[in-house]
Parts: sequence; structure tokens; C-alpha cells
Amino acid sequence: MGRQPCCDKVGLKKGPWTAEEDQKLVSFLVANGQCCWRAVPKLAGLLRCGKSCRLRWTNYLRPDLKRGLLSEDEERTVIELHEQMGNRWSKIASHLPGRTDNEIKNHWNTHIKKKLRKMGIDPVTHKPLQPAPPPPPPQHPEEEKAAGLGNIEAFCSDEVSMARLLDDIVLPCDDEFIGTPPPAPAACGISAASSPESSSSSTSSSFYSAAAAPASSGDSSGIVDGEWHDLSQMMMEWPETMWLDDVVTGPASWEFEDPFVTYQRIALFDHQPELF
DNA sequence: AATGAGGACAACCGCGGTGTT
DNA sequence: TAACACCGCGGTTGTCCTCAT
Repeated sequence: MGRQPCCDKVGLKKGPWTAEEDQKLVSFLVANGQCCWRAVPKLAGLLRCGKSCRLRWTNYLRPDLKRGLLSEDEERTVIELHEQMGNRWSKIASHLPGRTDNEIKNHWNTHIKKKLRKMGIDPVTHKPLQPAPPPPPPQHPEEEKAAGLGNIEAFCSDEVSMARLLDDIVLPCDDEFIGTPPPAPAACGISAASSPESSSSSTSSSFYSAAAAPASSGDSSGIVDGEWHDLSQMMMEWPETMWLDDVVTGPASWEFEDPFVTYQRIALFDHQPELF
């Protein structure tokens, strides 16, 4: 059965979203919720196709999204799930709350694939590459596996350690975090969440877990499972926090405003007008 | 300081699945 | 049952940014 292309209509805009478009989409969805995407652009006053709106919302504007790099726990989970499911990015993403399939797919293609190759692992088959990685050449398949896959050093020593990187940029999502405005998208902090799903990977028998466990034990960010606030909960708390000033007035010392912060402001205005 | 290469990621494209008429 | 419409998924592309030269 033939299908009309979704976005070839004359006059529909393509390409990067502007802050104004983000604002329109977010304010519409916050006010009306998600209905049929085809109607969203018209109702929201956007010259975009519904598909584009859905993608923008799903991958960037959704309030429950985590921001920033995947934690090592999350990376391990992705690898394990990829081993089981292949390129079922949406299924993989469903095991990582706050992460999108697109984000995971991009991270896989740009980071994890390289790491696995450096470790001598075929990112497609998850088996040792042939020929085996350079010296010292293992004598037995088991040793090869252990050397290539069981060595966390191989996983991260040739790059800036994700954990240490997160040490620098991640703020724990506790009350202190709530009171601290996120200075930049990458530092929104939620990125290092140790979700129950991701932390459960530590019990997996997969060699990836064994490989990475030492480096991740005692989450480098100091965050304990369950400490992460649900965004809606955070939003309920914002008015009592210093963050509110940033959300309401906009970042004082940042020229660029993260669309996420824009969203927060819109959401607060729309849902708690009595506060202003 | 200029510039080219490579990396990272947002966004688009096309297809398949599913619900409705 | 067929035709259609919509949504979601996975692959790919385009653009911006960073870094090395």
C-alpha cells in the first residue's frame, strides 16, 4: 500500500529547531498533552510535520529525559542489551529510563563501538575480533576473552575515564542539586543516574559486567539508587529552591538558554501561575 | 590566526506494524 | 479483506564543534 511522504508538503520547515519553535511545541504539549502528532503542528502553530514534532519532543524536550553522557553503568547496560537484542534501540532505551533510542544509538555509534574495537571485540557479534588484538597474544581462547573483555583498563584507560569525567561535571540529584542551577546542558546532572535497571546489570553474568565492575563500584558520582528525583517531583519542588530564580528569570550569566530550561519556565508559568 | 579533518549529535528519511474504516 | 492513516523504529545524513596542523 502506498504511503504519502510525511514531510514533503510545501511550506513545511525542516532542519534545526529554533528556541521559538521549541517554546511553541512545549507550551502546547504541556497545556494539552500528547494527542495525535499529525494535529500537533497545526494546533501549536508550527510549520513542521507531526513526525518532526514527535521526534523533537521525544529526543530533546521531554521533561523526563536525562542529559549528558551515559554513565559507565548505563554503557554496560547498553552493551549487554545490545548483545542480547542487537540494534533494537528502542527496546534498549526502554531499559534506561530517561534515555532515548536516538541518544543510545548515537552513543553506540560514536563511543561504544570504538571502545569495543579497541578491546578487540566485534561490536556486531560481541565476540573477539579476528585476528586477536596485539600483544601479548593470549594462549587460549579463555585467556583471550579474559584479556580482551575482562580488563576494565582496556575499556577506559585510553580515554578520559567516564567516571572521572562525571566526577567533575555531575551534581548529585539531592537537595543540594535541586538548589543548584545547572550551568550547562551536559551538567544537568541527571546523566549519571544509577537506575534500578542499569544497576541490575552488575549482577549479570556477562563478561562486560565483570570487566567494568571495579571501575564503577561505588558509583563515582556518589549517587545511590533511588536518589534521583523524578522530574515532575523536581518541578513540584522548584518554587522552593534557588533554581527557581534561574528557571523564571532565565540564566543570568549564560547567553544561551538550554531549551530544557525554557521548558521548565514554560511549565512553571503554565501550571503554577499563582506563583507569579 | 586560518583552515581542514574528524567527531558528536540533532534531525530527517523511509519502512514496517497496527488500528480504523 | 483491502485501503488508508498514523505512529514508531532503525538507518542515514547534515551541521556544528573541537582540535590538530
